[in-house]
Amino acid sequence: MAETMKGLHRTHRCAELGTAQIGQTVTVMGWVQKSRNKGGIIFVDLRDRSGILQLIFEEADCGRENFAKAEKLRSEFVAAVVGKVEARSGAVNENLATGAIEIRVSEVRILSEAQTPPFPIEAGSKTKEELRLKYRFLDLRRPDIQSKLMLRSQVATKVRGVLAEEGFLEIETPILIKSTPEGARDYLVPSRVHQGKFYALPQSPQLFKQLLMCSGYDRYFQIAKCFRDEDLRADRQPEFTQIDMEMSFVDVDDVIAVNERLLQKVFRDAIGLDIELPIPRMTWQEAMDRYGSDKPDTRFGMELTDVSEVVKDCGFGVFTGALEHGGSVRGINAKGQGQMPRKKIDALVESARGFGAKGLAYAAVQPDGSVKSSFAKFMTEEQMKALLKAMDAQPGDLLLFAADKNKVVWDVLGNLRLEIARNLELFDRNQFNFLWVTEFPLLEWSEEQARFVAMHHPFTMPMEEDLDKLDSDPGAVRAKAYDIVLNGTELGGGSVRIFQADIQEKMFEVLGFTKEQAQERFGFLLDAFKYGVPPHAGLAYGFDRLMMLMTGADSIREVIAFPKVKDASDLMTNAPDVVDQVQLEELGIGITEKTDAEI
RNA sequence: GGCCCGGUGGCUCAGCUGGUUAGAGCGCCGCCCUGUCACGGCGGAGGUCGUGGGUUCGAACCCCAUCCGGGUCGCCA
Repeated sequence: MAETMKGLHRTHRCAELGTAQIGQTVTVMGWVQKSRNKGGIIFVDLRDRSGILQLIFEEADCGRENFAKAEKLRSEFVAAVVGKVEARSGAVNENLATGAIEIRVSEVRILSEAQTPPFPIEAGSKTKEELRLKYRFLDLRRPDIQSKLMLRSQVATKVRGVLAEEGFLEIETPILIKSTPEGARDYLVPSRVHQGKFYALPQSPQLFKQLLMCSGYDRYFQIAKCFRDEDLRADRQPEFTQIDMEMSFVDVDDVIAVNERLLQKVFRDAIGLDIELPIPRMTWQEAMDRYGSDKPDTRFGMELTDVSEVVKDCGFGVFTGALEHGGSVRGINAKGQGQMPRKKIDALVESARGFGAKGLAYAAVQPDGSVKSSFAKFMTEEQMKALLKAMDAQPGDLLLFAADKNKVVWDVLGNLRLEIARNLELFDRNQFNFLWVTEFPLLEWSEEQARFVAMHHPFTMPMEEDLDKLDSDPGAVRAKAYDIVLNGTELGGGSVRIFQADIQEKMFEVLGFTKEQAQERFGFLLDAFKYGVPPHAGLAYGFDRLMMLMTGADSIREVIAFPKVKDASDLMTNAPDVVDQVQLEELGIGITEKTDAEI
């Protein structure tokens, strides 16, 4: 029978007690982690979010009734105890923060009994994620998850503090908004009042924060929920949180400066990491050329080398063919991997195919200097020698080459570089390498849509020196866009926005929008721009990713209290789910059952 | 949507080339134990091997389909 806590007030959390409180009578409440019944003496580990505290029950201290209750305590029972803090007369437990003390209990109340949980409630549990997520309310009791969510709260608080000091205002923007189908798929919400019409959930507060700049709020931030109806990944959830900001009367360097101060203070406060400022910067072009990625992990080398010039006259058709079609030939040097077994090399070739390569050429330099290579027979000895020299190859090295369009070559080698580094553990998990990647291309050609699409979004400002290329060579225009990258993960990104009506019009034109389409979708923003708009720029962080990196988690699900699984459903609540016919009728929505043939 | 990995008592796993009654550790239940803290001792319960079909004298194991979870490519302005 559950008892009440009437008359009791918790005085401390479990792990808030220490030798300083010895002699005090305290009241603690929490969950039973474990009970060790020795017969005439019972030890109980009591747990709350602060940690674990040992309780000691002896009939001489608490009386028969309380002792009988103590015998009944099982894992995850919720109990309240009153007792005196004592130094342990037995051995000190070095593994426990409260290991030097214990509570000699004088009164215990069982506030709630508990079934045996389906998996152990303990740090470092190896339980399958499927089960953990079904019982997420139990999983969230585990100390490792609790410490991550507590750190997350601490970081959010720190961010608010720092940005407030920097003159930012926290302003909320709506969740029910107009759908703007440029970019990711929107989650749609039907309107009851306007049947047949839909709200969208925001993919980001982008347009609203720009409007706030138009309205004079100068510096805005928000810790904002965002929604994207796309497939999930370890670092992607359908709903996620951004630390979103926008500033007026600033350019690239101003945004970067504020954010470097923010990152420095937050990382110092949260995990005691000192970020050396300024954070290094790299242009997008350099990042692609050196790392094959716009979010390079700079904790290790194995950089790409462009060998197009070296192989342009060789007899290997794959290389020369790629060059003839305007592509390039590049390679990476996996130092000391020349003896990699054929099976592993084949696995790399297979990975390369997965990243879009038609194949992968390799050359393994043997310890004696001879070369085992998939393409040696197409080359003269001199050509091979020149290639090895260009790659700075030493005996024992493994060279991997991709030949294709630049985009494919970068993609393949950039990803192989990461794969090899992961396999060989070439980087230190405790190292934090921050990097600004700047001067992104403004536009990207979409084969699918046969038009240019915005790489960032349609409101991104082109670099002034490239403005004249908007007509002549749109693909070569660089943008005032920047990403903050940490250890190969895009932590956040932003841009200087267009604030001139004529450039914005030109941008829509290049993107293939008619005036009418632009007005229909973004009219409210274009209208706002007619009434006095300040130059403005902003940035948004993926808060979940930030916390994933800070806590060393493998997935953002570990830093989100109630995450969704791969198919975007929630194993605990079973959302999404069917709804009553009545609800559908109110919304004017009919569901068409697909026939088997259609599926 | 494609590809890859996984699903065996409550949990984590083992289970060989298809061959008696599917095992282990932890947990759970009962009894004992006054200094335990990975407590200990004795005893016990607990399994449609994800699901359906097939091959076979015989399937946890092989084949087909399917469900669930994870990773990844596509996708993610």
